[in-house]
Amino acid sequence: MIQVYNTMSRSKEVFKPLKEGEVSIYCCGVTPYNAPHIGNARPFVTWDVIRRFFKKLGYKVRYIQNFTDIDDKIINAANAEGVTWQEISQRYINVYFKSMDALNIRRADIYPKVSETIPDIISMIQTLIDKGFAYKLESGDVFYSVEADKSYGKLSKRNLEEMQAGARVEVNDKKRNPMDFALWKAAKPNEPAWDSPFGAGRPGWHIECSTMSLKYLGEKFDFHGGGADLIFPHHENEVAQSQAAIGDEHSFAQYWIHNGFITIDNSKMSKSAGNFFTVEDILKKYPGEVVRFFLLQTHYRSPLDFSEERIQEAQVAYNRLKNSYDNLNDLAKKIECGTFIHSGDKTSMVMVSNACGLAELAERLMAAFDDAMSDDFNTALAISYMFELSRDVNSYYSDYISGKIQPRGADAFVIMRVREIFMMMAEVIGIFENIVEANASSDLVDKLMEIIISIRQDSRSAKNWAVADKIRDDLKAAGIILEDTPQGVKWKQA
RNA sequence: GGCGACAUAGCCAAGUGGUAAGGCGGAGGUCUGCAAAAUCUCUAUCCCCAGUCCGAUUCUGGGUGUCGCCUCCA
Repeated sequence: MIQVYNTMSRSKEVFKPLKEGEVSIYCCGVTPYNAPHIGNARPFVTWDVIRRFFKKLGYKVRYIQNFTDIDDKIINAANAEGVTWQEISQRYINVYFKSMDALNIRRADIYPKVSETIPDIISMIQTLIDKGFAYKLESGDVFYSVEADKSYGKLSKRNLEEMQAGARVEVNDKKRNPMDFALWKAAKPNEPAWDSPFGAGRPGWHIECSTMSLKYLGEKFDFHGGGADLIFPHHENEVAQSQAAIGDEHSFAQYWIHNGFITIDNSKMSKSAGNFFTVEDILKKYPGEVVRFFLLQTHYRSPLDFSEERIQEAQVAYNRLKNSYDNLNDLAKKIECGTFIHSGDKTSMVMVSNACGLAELAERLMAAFDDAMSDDFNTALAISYMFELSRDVNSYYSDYISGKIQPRGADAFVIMRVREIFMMMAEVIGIFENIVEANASSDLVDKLMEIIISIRQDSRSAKNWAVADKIRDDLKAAGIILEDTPQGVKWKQA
């Protein structure tokens, strides 16, 4: 049973897919007018994990994420640079993909763009006009009428009177109600525009997501989400216009999932406030997987304060898990080499029982991991189980390396299973996927390292510590870490 | 002004009506030529007040504090 916190009901609900064994998701993407910051990345990492988890459970997942590639900010950026809006949007879509790929975010099934969905948008606006939910002004602008919609405000839990008390609304005395929002913006001189029955212009901000989600997922789909700041007005307006157009208050998204903000010094990171770090910049100092891991150590709905210190902590914690990953791989490799085949004696009988304990623990933690993920995608709890498994894996490895354990053939089977479980957890969290590439070393490097280590070993044998330590220190400066273990010298990249 | 969220150890962060996961940091031990890595042990009574209950950190009310939305925003 999977429970999810639904913003619509403000409570956890049991998830029932519309179609057995299938999940449909629409996540609001970005407006590509500049580089995404770490706060922008949070919903995408969140949804990526949710998708991975559903996939692990055997669901067929359909995931749509849009690009709002025509918008005021894009036009402004284009004008400022003297280039076309297409050039701006394409440039930042590229940056978006580069950043998100580095965070191990799997690609969506479809990335619809507003500019490629104009006819559908026009058709939806026409429907809203026909049904009396929208009206056109002489200027050519088309607005959605919030007063025509009795249920307006149900997602953000506000009513029109309360919001008007705030009085921070754009002044436009032509609108019937100050809260009415634009579906179609009449073209201004030198702006990109499309022809429509309402005149030349372009879509307003919210209509595009309604149109694209309905187009690619149908009138009902399971999940819709994004950052909490989208609840109002963006998602509120989406539900309003979508259900009005369809004429069914149960249509559109069934579960609304919103992630909390990333903050800096406890205040919201935002482009307009200028207090942000782009993913690009963070990636210059930290591996994408560490950044991702940092985000997932906190539950998606909780606020998360970003700082250099926090990321460094995440790096250290990540390395611990990474070590277990390496240890398991090392053990698995040795199993293949047949090192584990021993005949039984008193000592190894005890060891076999130790390994069985490890296997039992792993199975238990795998179940706990799934339970944590099933409870509103609690990655923080799920990751804690990885650490518990990690501790016992390292403990076993340590005993093996020091010779305390003389494993028998049966242990090989156990280790394979433990490794499999650890990898399944890692796959849901989305870590240890870029490792192979990052640490791939050529035969040449391996040979060189062998020679260097051999020279250092000679120095050590001769108790020439000065030379031995210099080699180790110099390698460390070059980003290579040497570890002297009872089983020989191990090296790895920092 | 309206609406909402949160308040857990030095720091970060889960969670439960029956005396609190995990991570970072710190202290001590094992291993090591030294280191690194690893491992073991230790490191909280959950903002304040009142109430419900056999029992509350977990429920209710009040207070204080922090943050967010109401304007573009993930």
